[in-house]
Amino acid sequence: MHPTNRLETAPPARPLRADAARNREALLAAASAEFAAHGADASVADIARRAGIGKGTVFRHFPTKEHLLGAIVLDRLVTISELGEDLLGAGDAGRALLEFLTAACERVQQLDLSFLLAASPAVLAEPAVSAAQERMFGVVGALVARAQEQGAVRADVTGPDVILLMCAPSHAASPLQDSDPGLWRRYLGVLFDGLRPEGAHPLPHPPPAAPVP
Amino acid sequence: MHPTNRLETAPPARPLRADAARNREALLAAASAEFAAHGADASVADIARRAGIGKGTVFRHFPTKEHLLGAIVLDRLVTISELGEDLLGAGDAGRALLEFLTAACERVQQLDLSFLLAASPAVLAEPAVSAAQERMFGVVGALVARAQEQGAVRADVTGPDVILLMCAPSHAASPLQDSDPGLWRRYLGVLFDGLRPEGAHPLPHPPPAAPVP
DNA sequence: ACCTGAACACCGTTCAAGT
DNA sequence: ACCTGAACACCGTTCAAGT
Repeated sequence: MHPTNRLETAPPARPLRADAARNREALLAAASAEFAAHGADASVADIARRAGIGKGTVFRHFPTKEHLLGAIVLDRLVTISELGEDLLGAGDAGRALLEFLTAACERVQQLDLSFLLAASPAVLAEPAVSAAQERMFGVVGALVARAQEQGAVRADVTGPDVILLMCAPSHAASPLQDSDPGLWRRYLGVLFDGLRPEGAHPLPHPPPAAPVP
Repeated sequence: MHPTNRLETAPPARPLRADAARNREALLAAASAEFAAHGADASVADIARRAGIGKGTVFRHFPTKEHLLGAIVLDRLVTISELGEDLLGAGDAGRALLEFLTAACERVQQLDLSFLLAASPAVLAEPAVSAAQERMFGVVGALVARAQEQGAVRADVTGPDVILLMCAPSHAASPLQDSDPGLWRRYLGVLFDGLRPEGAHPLPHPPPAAPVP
């Protein structure tokens, strides 16, 4: 194993050498573009070529291709968490939750965020990833609780429920993503109606304790 | 290209030689077991070994690993369609649709059926696959229409909507599939409440013309 | 007609050799 | 310290050689 492998968001023990810092930046930019273009199975060789570095250098910065993808998804997690924290101050908590879920689905369209929930334990164990994860879980839990206090969301769903359901609209619409890029909005509408208190029927199974095992 | 490649459900132009028929049966059984155990990325080598045949023989029966997976998912499609057709005679059409979606999610748990909606055009173009697909689309459309006539489902959703949303509960629950195998039932409950007419809000986007491009 | 396994092109990952 | 590209183990797929 390489001694200097660590995730890009972990605070560097000692600053990187100039060329290494430059390479990492180029690597992240190239990976973001390649993943956006070809999905999660963009090849490491293509990413390295686009970044203008050797394949070996990729694995010096990230232990695994999956970790590299994780580092990029992490960015979106932080962005969404920040938005959610802003929305915690909104007057209409139901509207705030819907706005938050809309923003989250927009990010998912760009780069599948849902993989994080199903990601390998190794990636989830990364301190930076699990910190960003917990931050987001906290935000969602608070948004849901406020919406419930105002009677905008049914009382029998939990924060973990909403986290697991968050990506469902994008996933349902994904087969038609190219021909109808806004379809997920329709299914977010259906989901949100299912989260409302009006017409809610008792759910046949208890909620999970946490959204990740 | 091989001259004799065709999907297992297509009626054979002339009957297979005895050893070929035996091999195909062993291949399908082995593939079903390996896919169930290791998911869609079970290796062709492992499947061939389990079936007791050479790797080359796999590609004599199916042009692609994806087509092999397609042949197995096709089985479940047919099973579900048959169940749906039985349920068309039920008195309570809303209950019938819920029962159908429940059965479909149970099958998805066993082997991801949703991949079919996102499958490669080559697999979808297979006559046997597209026939099974259209059969199922017809069944779902009829179940939805009957439920709407009885006022059990909101009027502004369509058959294609329900087809796209069908796998959402299983997908949402998949990160916890091992620790909480029945969780999808909870999210099917949320989804179905979203499909009900009570408390339905107007949807922000028009429905798709067809569930596959 | 059908089966087989060596061979091919590709993949993520490793590591000895360089600066 | 860091970078590099040849090398490795694996993958799906092909095909010449067999029966």
